[in-house]
Amino acid sequence: MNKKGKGEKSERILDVAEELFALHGYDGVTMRQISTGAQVDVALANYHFGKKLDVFYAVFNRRAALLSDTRRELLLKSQQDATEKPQTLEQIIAAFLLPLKFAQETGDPGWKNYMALLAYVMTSPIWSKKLMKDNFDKRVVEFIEALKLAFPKAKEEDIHWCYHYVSGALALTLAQTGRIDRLSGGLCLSADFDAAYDRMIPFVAAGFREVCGGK
Amino acid sequence: MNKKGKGEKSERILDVAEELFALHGYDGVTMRQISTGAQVDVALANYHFGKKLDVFYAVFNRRAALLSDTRRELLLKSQQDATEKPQTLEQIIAAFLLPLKFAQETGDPGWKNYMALLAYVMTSPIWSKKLMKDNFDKRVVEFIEALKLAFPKAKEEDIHWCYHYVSGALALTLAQTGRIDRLSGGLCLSADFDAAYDRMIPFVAAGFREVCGGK
DNA sequence: CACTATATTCAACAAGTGTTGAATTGGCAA
DNA sequence: TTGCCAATTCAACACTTGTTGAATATAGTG
Repeated sequence: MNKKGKGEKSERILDVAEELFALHGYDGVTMRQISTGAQVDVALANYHFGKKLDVFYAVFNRRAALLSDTRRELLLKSQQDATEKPQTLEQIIAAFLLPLKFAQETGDPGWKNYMALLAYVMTSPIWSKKLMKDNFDKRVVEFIEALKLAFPKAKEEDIHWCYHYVSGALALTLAQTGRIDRLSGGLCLSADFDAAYDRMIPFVAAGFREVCGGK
Repeated sequence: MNKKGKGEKSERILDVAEELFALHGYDGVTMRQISTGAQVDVALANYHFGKKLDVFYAVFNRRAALLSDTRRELLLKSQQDATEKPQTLEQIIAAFLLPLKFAQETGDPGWKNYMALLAYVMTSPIWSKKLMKDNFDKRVVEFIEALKLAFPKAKEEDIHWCYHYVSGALALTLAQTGRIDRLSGGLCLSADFDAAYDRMIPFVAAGFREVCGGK
């Protein structure tokens, strides 16, 4: 038996819920769709997690800490390895973005769904307020502090807005809407996270330097 | 009587639906919430627009063309006014972003809701496919063509990815999640579109030049 | 074996869902 | 007035929703 007393059906429920919530949003998914997809009775999700809202929270929380912690590790590591006094801007941005790329490379298809779910939460006025604060904000302020050190002369508002643009570019990438596939005629693929992140880092780094001060 | 045979109650339905859909998404809104908000019988929305899905489409289409057309106007105007052969990168980006700023400045509170709805559609894998193609894609390819002229040596994929980042930064701004308000401690405001666009243009312009080739 | 706790299913409820056909209103033309 | 058509409401339908208490299965322990 599992250590936490929850079997494999319990995780199948979360996996299916993750996929469905990412695709249709919270209200677009029914408990019966989840239980059918997990080949499980409709009452089982309630037994394990509580109400529908708790299922949603369980799905979101399952991978949130892992993602946020990896960000912290990379940020601290780059601070230690840095030869220069403050770490470079590219290092900060990479520490922020690469954990998502790494998660994708694990091969676990659940991460792909979770990223779309994360984009859904990030761009929703309601869920953003409820979920981002507890799971991500504490680590995000560490990044903003690092950015302040990298741009000591910059106005604080400029740094916040620039971070906001990075967050937006990231969110749309995570959403995997397939729009870039259509607009580019198949030249670019939403699923190609390597291509997305490799260009995103120099793109936003240049934007930061332009807005937040020279050098 | 109205020219199209639809009275003011008809528009009140669209206004309320616009606000609710922007906040809760398609499945998070019921016909009764809409009709109650519009102080109208629940059957009236069906009479005017058809099914619930048609109400959603009516809301989205109402302002889509106006927005897309203004983009085209600004782009053509900047092409004519340009002294240099190809217009500057900043002019292209401004033509893409400013129509949203202008719409905001009309004072019509409906635009604020519509922008959040637009962000919801842009970041949704499902709605993006169904709605963006018919309403925006034709004009977007014109912008990408203009960008190709501005960066004749750039690889086509780079241009598409950079446009993708702009689109993401814009989407998160339109969403008005209030997250930047919280992270900045009230220093930046989601509702302050002036602040958002004034910095977004130099930010993404610098990113384009970095990724898509010098100069 | 029996006992127990957990995991899972069964069956059903009350409330809410989108949708529709019939009935009612209101204004305008003949 | 009468007739007519669009706008609006009324009332109800069949169906789906989340949730729950009881019943059953399962597995580990003594």
